[in-house]
Amino acid sequence: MSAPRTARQRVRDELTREIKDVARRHLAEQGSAALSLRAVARELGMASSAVYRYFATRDELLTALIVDAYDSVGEAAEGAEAKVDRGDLLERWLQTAVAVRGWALGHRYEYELIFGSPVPGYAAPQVTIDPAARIPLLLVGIVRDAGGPGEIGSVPEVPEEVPEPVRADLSGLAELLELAAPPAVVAEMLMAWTGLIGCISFEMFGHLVGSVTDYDTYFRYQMTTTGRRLGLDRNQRVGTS
Amino acid sequence: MSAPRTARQRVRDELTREIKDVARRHLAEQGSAALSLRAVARELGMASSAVYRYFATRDELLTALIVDAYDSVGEAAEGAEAKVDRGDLLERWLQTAVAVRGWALGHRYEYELIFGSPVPGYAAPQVTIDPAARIPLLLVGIVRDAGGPGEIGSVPEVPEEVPEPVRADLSGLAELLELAAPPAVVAEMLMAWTGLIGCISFEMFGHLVGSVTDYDTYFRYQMTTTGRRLGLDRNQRVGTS
DNA sequence: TGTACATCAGTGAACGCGCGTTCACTGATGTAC
DNA sequence: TGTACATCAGTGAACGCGCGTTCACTGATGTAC
Repeated sequence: MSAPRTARQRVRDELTREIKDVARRHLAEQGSAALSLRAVARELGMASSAVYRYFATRDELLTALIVDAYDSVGEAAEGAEAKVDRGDLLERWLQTAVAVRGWALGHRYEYELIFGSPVPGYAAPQVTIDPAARIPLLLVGIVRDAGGPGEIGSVPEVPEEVPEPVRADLSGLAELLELAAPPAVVAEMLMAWTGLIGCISFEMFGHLVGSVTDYDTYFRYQMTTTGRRLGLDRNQRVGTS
Repeated sequence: MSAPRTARQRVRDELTREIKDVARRHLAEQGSAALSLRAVARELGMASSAVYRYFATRDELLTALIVDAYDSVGEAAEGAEAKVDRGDLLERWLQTAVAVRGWALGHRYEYELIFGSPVPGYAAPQVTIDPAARIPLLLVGIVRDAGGPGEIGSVPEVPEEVPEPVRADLSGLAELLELAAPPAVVAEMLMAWTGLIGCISFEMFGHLVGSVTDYDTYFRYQMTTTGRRLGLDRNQRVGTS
């Protein structure tokens, strides 16, 4: 039950990884629709039926790739965010965003796999939930560091009440995340996360063609504005609560 | 060259429409990947080769559906926006947003077709550009009505300079749209448009599962906040510039 | 109004392709005594 | 250390499927005189 026991097991793990690697490359070249078990098997020089010893079905292989993609982008973002001075909240957010975009540009079809339209006939299973949360959790961490309980309460421009059902959702979410932030701030956080992916998708899917030419600068500008809106430029962490 | 001349031509137009209708239904049921010329022909009781008299290729049929989808959502949004009192800018924006979301929920795969990941191996041709602009242009119109030249210049919270290359892009865009708004406002507009689609996509693609339960109220709240940010609650149109 | 020819819609068979998945099998690796 | 049996990886053929696109053709609709 501990580390790779038998030699057989080690070979198995390795081949599993090799299959995923080849599949990922095929995905990267032609998109998820074109991903075929047979093609992967062919490239590995094995019978197509042999792949079934490793993945019971095409969907299972897809799921593995999805999980890996989430982990891959999560790791990239975490790595970039960790390099920034803890006290510089705005920069932590900005570097997170930039890392996600960089990853997306370099992994077009993997990005589509997780943030594009869902693969038809495919239902994302439970296993994908945790890895999918890594980036949002990064943002949560930054907002959490923005202040002890109450401190961030004086949020910028939220001129109106949050309507009741949403208030409930967002308070629940804050509680779950152990975040001492009022609903309006949680809403801003969700919108920041939405805007981050929205910006990247708009760029990658061609919805900004004709409007923007310097995507790099444009993205940084929008994300900086977004971070400011969350109050990340004003609040520095001040000791322990 | 004027209206449907010969009887033959009229029949042709009708069948073209029928093919698109059936194709759209297939699309609506199973997504674009599953859309097949043969299946469409089968349902219409004609030989699969006959469809080629109407669309030279599968991609051409897809393009027609994309154009129709853009027009469909554009029309829905324009209709909703037009019903609102011209002076109530925030409500005009909100109703636009709500209409787009309503359309998306009712036309899942058509929405994916235009705002999800691009169909692999398919390059959107020129014809799709104009219909794609209808909704953004609606937003432009609202912002334009927000004030004469300079009036909207005192934009809310934009604490920093817009960096140069982006400034150029956005000024150019403003000029093109005959919009007397500073770059920062144009940027906010783009972000509002991005956030609108981002919100809807997040909901439809399942990225908010576990965080939000009352999507309807959540969406209205976020879009209201977005509209406020653009200053749509403060500025009412005041006569002619 | 009537005939001769051109245009076009629709047919049906065929080409060539690749896919996911199953199944009975061989042969190698691991395990228990 | 050596043998007997169980487990598992991988094979190759097959099932059954549907797809986009082409091509030579028939027959109906339109046009020009």
